Amino acid sequence: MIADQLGLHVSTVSRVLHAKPGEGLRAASSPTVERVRKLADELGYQRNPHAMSLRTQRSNLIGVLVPRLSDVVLATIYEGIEEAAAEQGLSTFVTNTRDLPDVQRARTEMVLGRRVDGMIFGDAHADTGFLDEVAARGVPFTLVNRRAGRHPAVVCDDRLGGRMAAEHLLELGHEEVAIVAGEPYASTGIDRTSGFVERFREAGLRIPEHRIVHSRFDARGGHEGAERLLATGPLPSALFVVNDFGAIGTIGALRDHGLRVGADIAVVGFNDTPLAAELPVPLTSVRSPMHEMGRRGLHQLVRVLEGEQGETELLRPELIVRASSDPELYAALTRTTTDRG
Amino acid sequence: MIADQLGLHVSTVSRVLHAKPGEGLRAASSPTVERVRKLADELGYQRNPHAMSLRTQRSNLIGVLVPRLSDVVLATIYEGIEEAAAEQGLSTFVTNTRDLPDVQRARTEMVLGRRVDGMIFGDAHADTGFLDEVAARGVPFTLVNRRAGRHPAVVCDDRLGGRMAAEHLLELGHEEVAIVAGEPYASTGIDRTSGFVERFREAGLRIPEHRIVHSRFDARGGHEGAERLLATGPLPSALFVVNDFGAIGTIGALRDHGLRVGADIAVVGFNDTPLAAELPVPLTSVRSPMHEMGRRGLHQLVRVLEGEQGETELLRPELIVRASSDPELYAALTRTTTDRG
DNA sequence: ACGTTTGGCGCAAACGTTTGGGTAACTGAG
DNA sequence: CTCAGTTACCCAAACGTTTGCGCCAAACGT
Repeated sequence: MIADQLGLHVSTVSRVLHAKPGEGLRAASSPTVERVRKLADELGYQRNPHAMSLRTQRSNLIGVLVPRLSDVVLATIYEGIEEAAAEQGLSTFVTNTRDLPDVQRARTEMVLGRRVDGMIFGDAHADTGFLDEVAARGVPFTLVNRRAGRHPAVVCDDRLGGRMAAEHLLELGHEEVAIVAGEPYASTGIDRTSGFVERFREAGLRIPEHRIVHSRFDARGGHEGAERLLATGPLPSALFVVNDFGAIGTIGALRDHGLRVGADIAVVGFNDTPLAAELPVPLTSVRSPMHEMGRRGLHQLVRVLEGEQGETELLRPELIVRASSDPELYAALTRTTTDRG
Repeated sequence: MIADQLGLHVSTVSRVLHAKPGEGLRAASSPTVERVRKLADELGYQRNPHAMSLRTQRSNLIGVLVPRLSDVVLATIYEGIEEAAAEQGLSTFVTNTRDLPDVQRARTEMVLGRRVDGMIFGDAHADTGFLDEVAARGVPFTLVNRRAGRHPAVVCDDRLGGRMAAEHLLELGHEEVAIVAGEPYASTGIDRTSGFVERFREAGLRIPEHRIVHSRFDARGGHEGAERLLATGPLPSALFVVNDFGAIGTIGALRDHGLRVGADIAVVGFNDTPLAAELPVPLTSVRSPMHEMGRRGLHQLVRVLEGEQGETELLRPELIVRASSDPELYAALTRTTTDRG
């Protein structure tokens, strides 16, 4: 270390530069402290993180696993994680697992091999086997986006969100509804669906099995899900799709079948992605605080790293009503259109 | 290191486990090699990357800067980077800069402080001052998504892409066109715009200044850009929007003005994001190979790290025609709709 | 004047690798 | 039997920190 150009020992310099205010009081005399600080930033000194990690057995690295970053929901959550991590002086490592168990395992090992201090999983599967193993190995982690078992998680109150969607459609008088429920292993889809179904049941309406289809979370998946729904039985009057991208695909499928969203059939999505508002027929959606979820996830992990017991947090969703489900808004929309055309 | 349970010296073990086939031939006798290998994976031994980085001055880490990961274009490019990096045994660090110069600087320092071996910038600004500085400091890097100055980059042939869009609209007989050109500092927007303008000029048609507006790259930005366009002068018959998200926002604005995309006005986007095909009126878009761009960007960086001279690569775009610009496809679309309604 | 505290710093070990330079033991040729 | 050449290892330094311990001198108390 070049900072013993000052004729000081490296240990002294180390103490001056990095001792926490609480402990390192007897580090050096204030003139020395000044000299060290001065030279340090003249030289643009930055401590070598590898040496530090090696010595302290702490890397200040967090590993993050997500199904895919090209899903704007996960990307936004990750942005929150990264932002909060940077504030704490932590760096994050993120990788895609495409929701494939083998990849999840392999990437987890890889990330652990990098000696991260802790992990955040955004791709938890309802079958908790893998996470249980990881926990058993003593790896500190939290979940975001999806919950699983009793592992600490920060998620949207998806069940409530599902209920909100249901409530909304019930108020509008819909009775024949269907659900594009996402992947069967994701708590998001599961909880949103069950909240929705529950609320309908409370209203005395059963949603039959064949009206609930599973699908991938991307646009293509939503499209295919809707196709399957449209292939069987009479048309529902409303569709609840558990994520916005899926909803967009669904809308594509409806369009292919000559159905006008908002007029012939109501659609409600989930997440309130920025696109929802911009669609030709704006999409009603249950907003989930994605960015905030990421931030809180990171904070929760930090607490776990400090030895506290992680506690699952449920974030409040909010229903944003737009023309895809609301007849009045839809009317307003077509009014301007026909004004002109 | 526990692998001297075998009574071997750590250096021997190190050679056995990590010597490249070329050099480490005289590492150990084959029985010893066996014993070491066996114990290593019984113990699940993983070499400590910090110790290794410290010793070798190489971290096998790559820093990646992007404007924002919640832009699906950048997220997809990053997926390519990450995939290729993993194949090479490299890990990547990604962070958002929101295209703010201050943040770019700060994050670059932070990433460099982590002692990455090289960097990939996905957020280059046309003003190359900052990148020139970084290059002058001897930091190995490449650009993806946007090019800048003479720095090695892997980008879509954006100018060609712009020309393709123009060609398409010219064939359809459009003469009054406008452009939502994205941020003025991004080569993507600049090149796509100039290719488009150039092709029109070749056809003897000038696109006036006020028909070219800049905007943010998100949906909201496209919306605002279109608003400004619609506020001034007579309506163009076609709109070229330099990115799909912007195009979606644009479509939202057109909708607000009572214009039917595909009928009253043609819209062409860029990137062919998965959503383009699923929109109620499917969006004509110039496809850019985003995933591949990420992969090649990483490979290019690897070559630079090996001491080669980086060479800019232009990837070929492809025009995907859909109903938002093609009258026949649009007619087909409404035909199914009216069949039913 | 003489022990005792304490402020200010140096010492050295340790973290887990890599790597250039040994050095014993064995092999085979002369 | 000697000697060069291998083979199969070991040694130790170095990478840049952190941290418990120890030492010296000055300040302090009596």
